Amino acid sequence: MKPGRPKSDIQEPSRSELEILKVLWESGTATVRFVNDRLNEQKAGVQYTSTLKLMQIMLDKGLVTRDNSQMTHVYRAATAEHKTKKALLDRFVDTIYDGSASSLMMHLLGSTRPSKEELEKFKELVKKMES
Amino acid sequence: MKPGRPKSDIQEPSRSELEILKVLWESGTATVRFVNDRLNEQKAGVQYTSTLKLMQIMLDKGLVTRDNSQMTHVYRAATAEHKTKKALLDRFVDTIYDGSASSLMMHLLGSTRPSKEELEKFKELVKKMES
DNA sequence: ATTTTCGTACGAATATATTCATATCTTTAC
DNA sequence: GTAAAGATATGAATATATTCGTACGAAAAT
Repeated sequence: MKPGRPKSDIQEPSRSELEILKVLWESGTATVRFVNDRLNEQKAGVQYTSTLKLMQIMLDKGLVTRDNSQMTHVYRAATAEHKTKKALLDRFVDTIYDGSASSLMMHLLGSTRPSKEELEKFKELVKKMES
Repeated sequence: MKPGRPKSDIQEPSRSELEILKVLWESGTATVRFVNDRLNEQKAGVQYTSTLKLMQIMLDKGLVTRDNSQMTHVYRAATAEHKTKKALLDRFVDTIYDGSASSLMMHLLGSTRPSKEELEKFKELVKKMES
């Protein structure tokens, strides 16, 4: 009875693109310079023009929007963090766990030995879902 | 106090490679012909030599092993399904949820509205984890 | 024995992702 | 105003993933 897969079908960011999106989600808006600095804080050296190029490509793909009213362009993620991550998660569950969320959770619970706090969170969530 | 990331650091299969691994996990062992037939059952047309090439590459990468004592080679996944999927899951959680399994679960529970059966499974799991 | 079928090996074309050097323009510092 | 600094645009090199055609050997069918 399932309809024809309405799933949030978002343009998938590549790995590097995701790293950039993370910076944008955190900052709301950012220039290429800012993003590049952030990336270089965490990881290995990335050339400024590499980041620039990627962000231009992301603009083409519609992953980001930009304000170019000023010479220094200001970028923003086109899709909310929550929505994008949910789409990635859905895809992951489909691909790896044949769409079974409970399979994934069992895998997670069965081997990661969650902390007491995490367990409490889970219990709360389950309770919430029951109502 | 965490040690230097002991995580199961497995050679990551690409998407197409994962499809092949799925067939191998299900069958235990399989010939290229068998895998290719399976792939063609599900998805679009894949040429035999494409599947062959991929499996040869996977052999190089160590993703599969093969018995070539007979003319028709017999392949087998090099790593157990569980182990590989766990590695992929770990990586996913790291990448998308900054390593927080509970974040992922909340995302899952908070938006997928699990079925009654799934809820029961979760409750059982939580109980198990508490003991 | 000759043809057809089935199998492997392998080079190469194509697509996508990444990275960067170069060119050029604008603003800022001197 | 001229040089230095900072910005964007773009072509191109590199890496990886995917796909397939061609060559060729072995086995089966005729």
